[in-house]
Amino acid sequence: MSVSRKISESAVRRLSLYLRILEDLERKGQNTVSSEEMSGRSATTAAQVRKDLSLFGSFGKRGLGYAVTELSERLKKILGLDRRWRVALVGAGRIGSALVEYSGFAERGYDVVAIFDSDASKVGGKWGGLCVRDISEFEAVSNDESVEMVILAIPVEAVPSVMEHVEKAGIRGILNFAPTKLKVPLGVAVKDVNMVMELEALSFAFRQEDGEG
Amino acid sequence: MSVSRKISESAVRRLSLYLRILEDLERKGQNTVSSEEMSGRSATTAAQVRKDLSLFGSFGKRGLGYAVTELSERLKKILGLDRRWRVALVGAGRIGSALVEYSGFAERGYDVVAIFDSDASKVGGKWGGLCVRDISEFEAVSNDESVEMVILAIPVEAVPSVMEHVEKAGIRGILNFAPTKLKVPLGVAVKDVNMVMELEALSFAFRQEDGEG
DNA sequence: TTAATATTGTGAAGATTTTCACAAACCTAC
DNA sequence: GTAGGTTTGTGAAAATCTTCACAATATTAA
Repeated sequence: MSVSRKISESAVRRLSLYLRILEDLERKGQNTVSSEEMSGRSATTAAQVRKDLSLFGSFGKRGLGYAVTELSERLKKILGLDRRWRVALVGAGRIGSALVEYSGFAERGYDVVAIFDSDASKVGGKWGGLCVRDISEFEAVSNDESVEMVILAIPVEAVPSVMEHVEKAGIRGILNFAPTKLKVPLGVAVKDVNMVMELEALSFAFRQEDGEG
Repeated sequence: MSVSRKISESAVRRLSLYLRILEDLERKGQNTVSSEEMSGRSATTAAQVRKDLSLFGSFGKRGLGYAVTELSERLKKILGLDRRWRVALVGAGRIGSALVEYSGFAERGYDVVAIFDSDASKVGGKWGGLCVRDISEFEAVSNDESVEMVILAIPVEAVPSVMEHVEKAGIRGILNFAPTKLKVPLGVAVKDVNMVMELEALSFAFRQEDGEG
């Protein structure tokens, strides 16, 4: 039951995907699902699905499959979605705007409870009920608001100074949109979202197919 | 020289990162760099850097390291960044807006040359010099404009109908922001960008540390 | 020219991840 | 309750990815 094993990055990614599939099945009223069907809807094999799930216990019934709702609940718990998380957005620019307005975060239990920027013309502005604060207030505000994670939507130049605040405040999870590798203390988890990198992977794939000029 | 080997997803991702590092060094006027230094600036080992690069040839000089500018040019070519790419945006919503305004794409050679939506209230609007077209025009317009890749920034419900157009137009690269696994014909490359999944990976990491409740 | 030092490129070893394959467990029907 | 059909859970095999370690090659200094 207890999970001391190291779970790979890609396995966690697949768990997220499984959860999405299960929620879809739930909406459609399906009660049980086989690893075979799950694999058809993701991009894996049935064996992979079973291996992934077995990392956390035995959730299925042989001969029958998995109970959709039960498995969905289990995955939510595993992924930390059985509670709400308090998130701060740093960077009140275009990307930040899109993120705050994006309902997907709140649906999954991630509440944006504070917004920061260093641009004086933005500080004080209202963003969907929240007031944009100056980044210098980060430690105080994030403490008051019990912020647990940070979304970094700032330019590369701003990273060092912002990271100082983030570190001092003891934040342990960062979703990083800045196109640079963050240097963080041990125990701080970072996930990078980099759209340009994804496009580069696409054009790389093209090159490979075309027999690269 | 010719690359028939299969290059792993993660290797390509690292190449993108190396390129970013090299460009930074170039700006700073540094002429050569060792695999050791590169590894310090990414999150890998020197051996990994060398292995990755050796997949494409021998770019370095023993005892000296790599010529920054030369390696940078090589990587650009490998990643398909020695030319410009014509990209269409489908979905003129929040995310689409952030993407179009984002200068990073153009800087890297990705030009948004057409924007589509199915919402009549959006069609006809001007977006940074481009006119939002109805999705039904996709095949015609993307043909006229020689669109090569598509950025999908649409809700899950809209995916099937949009994908029909995209397939018929013969598009071979898709950057997908919709939180669902696309079903595409062989030869079409898809990269998923899913911010909720990244946050889930973060809260999963928290759970692991806390000894999961 | 030779010695000392640095750093690549790469087989081989080691580690991790994925796939295979099958016993164990469950359901249904009779 | 037994036979027949499914599907899980999981060791073991296969495949893939990363790290190690060192010969080969280059530079510099004397």
